[in-house]
Amino acid sequence: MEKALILLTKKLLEIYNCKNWWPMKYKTKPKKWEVCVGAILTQNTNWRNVEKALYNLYSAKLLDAKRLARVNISKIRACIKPAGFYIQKAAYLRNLAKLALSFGSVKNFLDSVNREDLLSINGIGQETADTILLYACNKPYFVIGAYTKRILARCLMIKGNYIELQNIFHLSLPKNSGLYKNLHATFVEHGKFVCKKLPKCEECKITKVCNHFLTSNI
DNA sequence: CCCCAGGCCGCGC
DNA sequence: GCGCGGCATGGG
Repeated sequence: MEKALILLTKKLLEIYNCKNWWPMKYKTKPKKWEVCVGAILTQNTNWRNVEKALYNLYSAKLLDAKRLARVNISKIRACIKPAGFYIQKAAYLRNLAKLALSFGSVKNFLDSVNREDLLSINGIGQETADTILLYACNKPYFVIGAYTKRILARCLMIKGNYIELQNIFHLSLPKNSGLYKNLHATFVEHGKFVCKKLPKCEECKITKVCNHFLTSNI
């Protein structure tokens, strides 16, 4: 089972070029705070809509933990409206900002926050927590998303809960955050453009390692 | 008109 | 522990 995963991994990394995949336009200080905010805004939401919300936050000088923690919540809501679910996400951003400041500074937060801390606040589940740990804190937590689940189920016939799927990656691959970022991004790209809900197998370049293709094409 | 998007929470079972 | 409905905007 791990061998099949490694083959799939190699294929994806060979086909997609996903270095520096997480977009960071505004480069707030400290760096990577923008990633934490984006990780919440993108929950079940198209990245295009997230970009609009990030731009609005930046323009309002709200891409900043202290201000997010103290400004009237209606201002946050107005900025992030394009990203959808804006009432609950505004509260989530507030919770994130307060958590970050509880470390004394955002820099300390990025350096020493752990998974449990992140999961303890309302608005951060396992995927968002791992996204922050991986892309903002640079720690080797592999992110499992809807695309990852779908591709694993189709190609490798593997199903499981979040931790089970994550463990497969953690046990099969070297614990390297660079590799995890790159690989997670390839799953997103492949799931978004090729292995969609209705898969485009005729455009797929990894059919050789895909159980779905090999068994449906008899 | 429909469906979907880089999930999470709160609830019932 | 798992499944479900609600949350909301913008693009195809």
